Amino acid sequence: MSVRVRFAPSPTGYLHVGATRAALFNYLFARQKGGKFLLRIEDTDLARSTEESTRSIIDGLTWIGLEPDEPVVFQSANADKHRATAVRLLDEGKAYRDFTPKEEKGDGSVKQAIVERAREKPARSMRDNPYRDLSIEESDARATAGEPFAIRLKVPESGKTQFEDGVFGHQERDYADTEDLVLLRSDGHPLYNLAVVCDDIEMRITDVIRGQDHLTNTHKQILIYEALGVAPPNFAHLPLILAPGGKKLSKRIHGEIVSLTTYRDAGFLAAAFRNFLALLGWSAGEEREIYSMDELVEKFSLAGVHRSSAIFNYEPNNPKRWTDDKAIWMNAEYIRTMPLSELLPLVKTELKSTKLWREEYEEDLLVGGSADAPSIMWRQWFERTVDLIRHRFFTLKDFSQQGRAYFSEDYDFDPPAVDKNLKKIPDLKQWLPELADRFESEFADVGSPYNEQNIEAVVKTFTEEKGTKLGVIMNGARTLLTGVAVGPSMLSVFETLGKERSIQRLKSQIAWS
RNA sequence: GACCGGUUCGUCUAGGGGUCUAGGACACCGCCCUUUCACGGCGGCAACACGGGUUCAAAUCCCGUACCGGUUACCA
Repeated sequence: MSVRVRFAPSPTGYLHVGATRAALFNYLFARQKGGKFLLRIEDTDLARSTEESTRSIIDGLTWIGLEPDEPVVFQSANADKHRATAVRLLDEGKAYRDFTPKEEKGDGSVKQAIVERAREKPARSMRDNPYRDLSIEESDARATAGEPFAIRLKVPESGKTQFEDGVFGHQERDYADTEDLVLLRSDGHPLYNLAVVCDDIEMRITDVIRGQDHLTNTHKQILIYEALGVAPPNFAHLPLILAPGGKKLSKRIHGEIVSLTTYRDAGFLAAAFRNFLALLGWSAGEEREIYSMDELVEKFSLAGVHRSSAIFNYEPNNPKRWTDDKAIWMNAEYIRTMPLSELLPLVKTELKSTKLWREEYEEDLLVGGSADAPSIMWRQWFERTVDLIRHRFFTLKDFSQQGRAYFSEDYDFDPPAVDKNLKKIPDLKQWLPELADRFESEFADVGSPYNEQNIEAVVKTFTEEKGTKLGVIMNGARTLLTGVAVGPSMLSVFETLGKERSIQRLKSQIAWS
């Protein structure tokens, strides 16, 4: 039987990074086994499900490269089948009608009420429901009379559910620890565990890989499989991802740091974030960090998945560490080492979205046009510039922020950089425009091309004349020309910016104002 | 409370009885390179939760304790 797995999120918010990792592991498992990866939207809780969430989930999966192999299944579309299944179990005596009136609770107190009930002493038996053994005649009569009821699974008195978990190993749970779970609400609405089992059967799912928070649900679902007389699929549970405090990383408490779209919007590369996520709670057992999607598919195994939860480390109020250090490093590593040809389109998208993109960057048009300009095509210039500046960047956003001065005349100056490299040395206010004049005279004819070697000679001479250090001039120039204190070799910057732009910016007094 | 699970450097992790004076990565610190730098190179700091066993030998196996997490809904 060929492998079929599914990712089954509920559309009650954006795509969670933990859920994304579960989707990734399902995908890797399926690909490795030559199986299918499916997506099912669990929208049975109509009140909380939104179309916007569904779209956001699908967008997120698409971005990170986990597209399903078959059309998306919406659980709500199968509600009639779920109901029919519940009724069938009722008819077969494997479920019963519970006429206990539904308790109405405010949303906030639900969790608390559960805990309070659970603490009752002595503990209530899971089988003490008075309707569990109601005669069929009376049950039918009350139902016919219009009395509302929920349908509960009639969990056997003694025995235990057990299964071999792909990650956690052998698992068992005594029936006594599992309540007669509700299959169908009194309003006729099918509940999660029933819906999941029905759909997994219908979709012919062979392996269920999901979060550890479903471990107890698995025992309940096995009970449903048994009642239905269907062999359950294989199960594997993934450890949860925790926040720095040690609590489950949740949308409600931790905010947008858990949303996949946050990373896309912050300039993360899908490949890098995927790589990072794969290594959170899984290891191939080798000393290596960088894996392409193909390599992940090849190396993945459930045996390599941890049994302990990993902490997703970040500092909410520290801009430098707004998300996990390793994720940021991974992204930077991809940016500076990936093939330039793969990076260029991503930079193009970033520049387009910030109105910095120029069509010339893809054209074989001469830069400049005057005789003294270096003969270089725009396309070449763009590629070289990206290649030059990528090495100190962390995200794609840096191309439009730190690197803005390379693509626009309208860029900001980093105040600390201005203070340190310009204002601290007042002479620079005269020196830099003088250097511009020097550039104009030294590079006036074709005999002395404006290139790194010649620029270095001119700047050195100039520095000696002024009796200052090379670093003073270079750092000042860098701040004035790029707005920031860090970047590639200043000689490269001069050359990349070109003679005209360099001169113009050296003369500018704007940074001092 | 009950049931289930977990516990190796700050974080992600390697490790299935001897090759562990515990390896790698991120972060941090230092040095080098350099005109600067968040690139690069070299180096450093830093961990087997605790207590009992078993064994010639335990981070690795067993038991207990502590701590942490998950679940315990007519939510998913």
